[in-house]
Formats: sequence, C-alpha cells, structure tokens
Amino acid sequence: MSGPAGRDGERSVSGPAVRRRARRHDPGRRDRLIDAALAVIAERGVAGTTHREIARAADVPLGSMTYHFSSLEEVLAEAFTRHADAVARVFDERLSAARDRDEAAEAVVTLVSDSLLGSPADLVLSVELYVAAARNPALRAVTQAWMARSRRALERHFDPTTARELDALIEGLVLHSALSTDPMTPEQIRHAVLRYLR
Amino acid sequence: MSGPAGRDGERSVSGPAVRRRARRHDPGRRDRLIDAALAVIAERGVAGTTHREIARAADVPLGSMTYHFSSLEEVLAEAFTRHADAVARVFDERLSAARDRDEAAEAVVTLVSDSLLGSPADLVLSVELYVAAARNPALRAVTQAWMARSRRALERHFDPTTARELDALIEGLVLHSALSTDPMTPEQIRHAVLRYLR
DNA sequence: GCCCGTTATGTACGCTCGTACACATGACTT
DNA sequence: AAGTCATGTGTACGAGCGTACATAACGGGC
Repeated sequence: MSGPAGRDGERSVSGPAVRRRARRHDPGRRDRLIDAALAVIAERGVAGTTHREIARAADVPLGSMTYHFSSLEEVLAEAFTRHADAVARVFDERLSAARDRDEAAEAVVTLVSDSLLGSPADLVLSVELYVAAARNPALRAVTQAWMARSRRALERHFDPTTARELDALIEGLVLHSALSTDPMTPEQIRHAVLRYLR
Repeated sequence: MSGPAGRDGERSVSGPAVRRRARRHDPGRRDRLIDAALAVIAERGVAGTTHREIARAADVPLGSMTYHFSSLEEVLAEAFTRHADAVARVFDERLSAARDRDEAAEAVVTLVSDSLLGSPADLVLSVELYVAAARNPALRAVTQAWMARSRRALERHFDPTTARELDALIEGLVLHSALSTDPMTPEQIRHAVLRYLR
C-alpha cells in the first residue's frame, strides 16, 4: 500500500537484505487496535471491518493483528464490549448524580438528547452491535449485560416496571431519531419522557 | 455443488457436448429471487448474503442472479422494500380497522405482541435494514417511507405528537424485547402502551 | 555486554466473492 | 416450419479476505 514497498523478492540473493519498517516499541498497541476497530466499525460497518482495514486505521502492519488477536471475531467482541461499557458508564454516572425522581427524569432527557446531537457514530455502533448480537452469542451477552446495567441504573429512581418500560422508550426515541432525517429536538424528547412519567 | 457437475472441460473436443441442466421456463423467477434474498438475509444477515447463497436458496444457477439484477445492491434494495411494505401494510390494516382510540390502542398492543411472538425473522430483517440504511441512501429512503406510513396510520387515531412518540415507544418495545432473553409478555406490552396513552 | 524469549513484521496460501460473458434454448412471430 | 431474440446457464477472472508462519528486532535479566 503506502510506503516504498519495493520488495526485492528473494531473501537469499545478494541484495542488502530486506528493508523492513523499523520495529516499533508500542506498549498498549492492543488497546489502540481495539479503538481503531471501533472507528472502522462506525465508519464502514461490521461488514466492512477487516484485519487490513483496522491495521491501516491504526497504522500498524497486518501481521500485528494476528499477533494480538486470535481471530477477527475476538476483535469485534472486545471492541463492542468496550463500546457498551463506555456508554453504560455515562448512563450510570448521570443517573447516580440525580438526587430525586425529577432530576432522574431530566438526566434521561439529557442523555437521549446528547447521544443524538453529540456522537452519531455511537448510535451507529449500537445498531451494529444489535445486528451482530443477533447471530453471535458472545455479543448477545454483551448487549444483555448492557441492558441489565441500564435498567439497574434506572431502578435507583423508578420501580422495576417503570424502569423497564422507560428503558424501552429511551431505546425507541434514540433509534427513531437516529434513523430519521428529521430528528426530535431536546424539547420533543423531554415532552415524550415527561409524558410517559407523568 | 449439487448435481452431477461432471464438466468435461473443453467445449471443442469430441465429447458428447456439455450436459447442461435443463433450462427451466420460470416466469416470476425474479420475484422468487427477492423472496429468497429475504430468507437469506433473515438467516445469515446482510453480511452473509451473496449471489451464490441466494441462488442456492432459490435453486437457480448463479448466472440467473446477474441476469435478473445488475448488482447485489439492487437485490438488497428490492428485498428490503418488499419487507417494509409488507410490515407497513399489516400495520395500516389493523389500525384502519380500529373504530376508536381504545381499539387503536389495543391494535397497537396486538401488533407489537404478534411481531414478537409470531415471526422473529421479521425482527431480524428490520434491524438488518436499519444498519444497511445507515450507509445506503436508497435504503434510507425505504426506512423513511416506512416510518412516515406508520406515523400516518397512527394519526388516524392520535394527534401528531402522540403518534410520533407512540411510534418511538413501539420501536423501543419491539427492539428491546427482540434482543432480550426475557422478552415482555403481551400483558406487559399492554401495560406499557396503556400507561403512555393514559 | 550478551543472550533470550517476547514482541513485531512481511508475505504466502487457499478460499470466496461479485461480476462478466460466451453460449444454449425454446416461446413466439410470421 | 423456420427464424429470432429475450431468457436462461455455466464458467472464468481478478480482487480481497482471514489466517499461518518464518523471520527479525530489541528490552531486560544475568
């Protein structure tokens, strides 16, 4: 691809030995690769996510992928786990900070609005995860854990039935707006959430 | 694959000419191919949907795919359009049959419950469509039209704001339950819908 | 300063894919 | 009955893929 790339074919002939890219000392590369994988999934989708694409995004040689991961599936699993954890953590934090039911409702409105306005990439990642989970048990476990964690966070302020239904409403609002050319405004989000909780 | 498949290599040599599968007169094959494509998408996902896989599912030769469709993308677009139309039609019919707001609410409950219990394949198809639409403008138009049609059906009984919010709630309930190992029961669905509409 | 094993790298292999295309067939016109 | 041409079929080709693996480079324990 990039670089001079002028291989001189045989290793045994006289040539001044193969010119290799200088080896790089790079602790934490595995972590960076997982982040790069998330970036590629967000941009190209799981379908367009390949060893070569991730390696290119992280600027490492292809061989580095098979060194750090035993299969592409493993990369995807780790990447989605990281994504779900990150999203759930924010969810947890904002709801933990709320001191009563009204503040909790407002936190939900903010979370939904922010996720719509802030990072469309995260929305795409979530939907990609849903699809991947439909056929991969390991990823299904990731989504299960994520949903359970969200519900638990909501149960700090709402009864279990309300928490579950509210969780579904949140999911619908986010997904619906994400796919729409005419997404809901924060005010419309607030209206929907408060109406359900009224 | 299947069949005798004993090619005899050269066309020009003495052999008794190439043994071809009998040509089949098959009007409406194009339609069947689209249905086969939907079946393959439901089973293997868009990622696992290939010309060869669809051809195998419909029991037609590979060449038939390129004859009827100019690209794989065209097949996907037609298949998803058919899927969205079919789902929207049921939605339309059930809501048109409702004579008042209460019956409309009950129709929504039934639609959600049925789609969960009845055909998990349809749920998978919908999520696959969402992902595909995120990167394909033609498919995005399909989802837009679908959403608009659903909302219009709801607006036969509810004001526009309620219709939109209810549509989102429906989306969330369906998706959430589809991904859960512990999906909501029809009674729980009814509780959620009626609570929102109360 | 020297070894050593962990870390890192380039490349090869076998496979499946989308697509192109030359050729066969038979329904329909005349 | 013959001829035509849309329809139907088999196969080849180049590209990209996941993965394996032989080899290189170097930090750190002696």
